[in-house]
Amino acid sequence: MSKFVLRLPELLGYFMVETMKSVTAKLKLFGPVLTLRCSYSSTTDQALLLNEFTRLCYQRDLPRALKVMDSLQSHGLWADSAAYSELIKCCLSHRAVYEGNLICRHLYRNGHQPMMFLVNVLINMYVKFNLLNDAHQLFDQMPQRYVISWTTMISAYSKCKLHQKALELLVLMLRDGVRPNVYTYSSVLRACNGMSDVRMLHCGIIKEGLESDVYVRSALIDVFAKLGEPEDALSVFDEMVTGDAIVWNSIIGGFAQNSKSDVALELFKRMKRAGFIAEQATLTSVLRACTGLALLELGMQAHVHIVKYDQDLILNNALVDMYCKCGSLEDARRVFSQMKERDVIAWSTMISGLAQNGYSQEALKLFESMKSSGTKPNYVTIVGVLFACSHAGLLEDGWYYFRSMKKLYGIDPVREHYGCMIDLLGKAGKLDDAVKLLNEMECEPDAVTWRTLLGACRVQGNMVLAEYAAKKVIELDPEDAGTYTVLSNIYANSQKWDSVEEIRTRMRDSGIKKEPGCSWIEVNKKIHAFIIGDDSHPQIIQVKRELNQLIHILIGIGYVSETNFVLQDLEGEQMEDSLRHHSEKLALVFGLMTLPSEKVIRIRKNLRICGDCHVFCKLVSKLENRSIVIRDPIRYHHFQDGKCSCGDYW
DNA sequence: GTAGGGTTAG
Repeated sequence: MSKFVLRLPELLGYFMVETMKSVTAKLKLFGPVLTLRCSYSSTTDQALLLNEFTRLCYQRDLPRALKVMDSLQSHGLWADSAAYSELIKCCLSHRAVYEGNLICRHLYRNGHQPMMFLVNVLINMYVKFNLLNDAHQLFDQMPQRYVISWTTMISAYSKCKLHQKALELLVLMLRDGVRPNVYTYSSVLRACNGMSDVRMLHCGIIKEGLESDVYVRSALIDVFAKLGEPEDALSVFDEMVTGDAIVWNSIIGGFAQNSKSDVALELFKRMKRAGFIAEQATLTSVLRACTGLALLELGMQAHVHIVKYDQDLILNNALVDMYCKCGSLEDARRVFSQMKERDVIAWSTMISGLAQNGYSQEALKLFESMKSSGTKPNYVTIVGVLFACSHAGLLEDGWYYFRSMKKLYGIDPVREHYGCMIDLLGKAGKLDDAVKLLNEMECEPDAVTWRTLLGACRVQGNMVLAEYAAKKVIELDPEDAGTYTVLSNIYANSQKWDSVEEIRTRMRDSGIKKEPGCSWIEVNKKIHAFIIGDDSHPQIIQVKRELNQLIHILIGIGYVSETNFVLQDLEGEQMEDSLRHHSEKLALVFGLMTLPSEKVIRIRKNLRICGDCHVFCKLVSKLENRSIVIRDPIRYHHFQDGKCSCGDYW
């Protein structure tokens, strides 16, 4: 047996040609090793062609390389399936869509059906290129489909959130008599729309004895958490003997997304104690948890660990959001401006963040920069833009963006867009136009839409319309305690005592209790909660004493409790609760008592701030020369020097 | 040999 090695001009690859029975050419192409085989003696022609083929591949000139492959074939040298697979991998790693298509056509030419393994590789390639239609076409053409082909398609649809499609394929797969395996289950679980889907799949998993697979488990944990079943998620998690980092990320992420930020942070501590290092996905969830609880100090602490991933897009987006939601706009702006890459989420986060914090003009300016940068806005971006308009009463701008969104960006208005416009029109005194728009909606208005109109009625003092809107809210969301209170107040104001009694009975009978007002403040990395009617805070007596003294001083400089605005506690704390001890006032006084004087006092609350507390905060900011930020469920109020960033328009 | 789990705006 003689053997010779041809050195390539680039010395990048090598191949050995063994005379006698077989020819093996190993070509080192961008890393992977490519093998071509033939069944009889090599010739000089083959050697030269192989040389040429390597050179072209190295130069990434795949069109010509494929032509050389044809010539090799006519010389009896066939690329095997592994060779094609390697070529496809090269296309994938270089995102070479055009070349990938060429290989596909090369494989299918003359009506030839490539072997199933290769079709699976091709389908996967199209999936990774986000060309799902092409992938599905190849899938449909397959004479037979085994579990990998099905799983590749199901996973593709799951990943791009075409959940219904993924589930439909699973049904077809089962009907075809193909049994799902751990790969199928782990990818289809995230497509579940409700717990009934999950329960069904879970049964299948247990029946097949696949529940110990770590991928299946983390997918289960994730879907349980996302569908609001944290107990189930925890029980699957606790049953695991070996977990790995990803499972921790699943469970922490699950709780962070499920408004259980405190549990998420507890689990994060456990994860660290167990010796796992927090990486991007973990830190992103931790940031989200901090965002949910408005824990600026803790978020800043997380930021220190993030510095090493300083150009991670998702982490930076989460960071911008955290700073915006914690009311620290300077930090948000700084992170945003230092980002080298910004996607639509980055821009939308910053635009909404500015809008929620009362910087509407800056938000609209940023939207212009976004457009110049070439990033295409999506419907979330437009929600942020309209939000900016509605919070600043920018009627003309609002109409312009609302009317042009379809034409300029191809985005159909949905409920959220209509909601912003109804808010904008209503609060600007154009309640008739708001109602007109509500009636023109292409989608059915929901409880949120009607609640928006109700909010506008509060500002305008339109009791008749408020009553109508409140009734609609209760019709659509019978559990909404706040709206019952509003309705009852409306009736009380017009002396309809029978109706007041009726509402109270209805609330009592259906066990609906009003959510008590609660405010949180972070002091020394610890959260302090102040809840109406709950005196469990260890310093509550001292806090109340200080508050009374402060109110006394404020009265001396002209403070009058705003108790006469009948609808003022719309979605806010009840009239019968003492205005004097509203939770944000308690939290504010606690902040004054405990935080150093240069620190901004940041408070998060569960209900909307009432008119009296708003006046109170403005006066305190001037009297004590403090910056105060209050985040309510809808927006933020930055108080400084006796003024609020909302311009008293909220 | 080809397929699978966790992270960001609303």
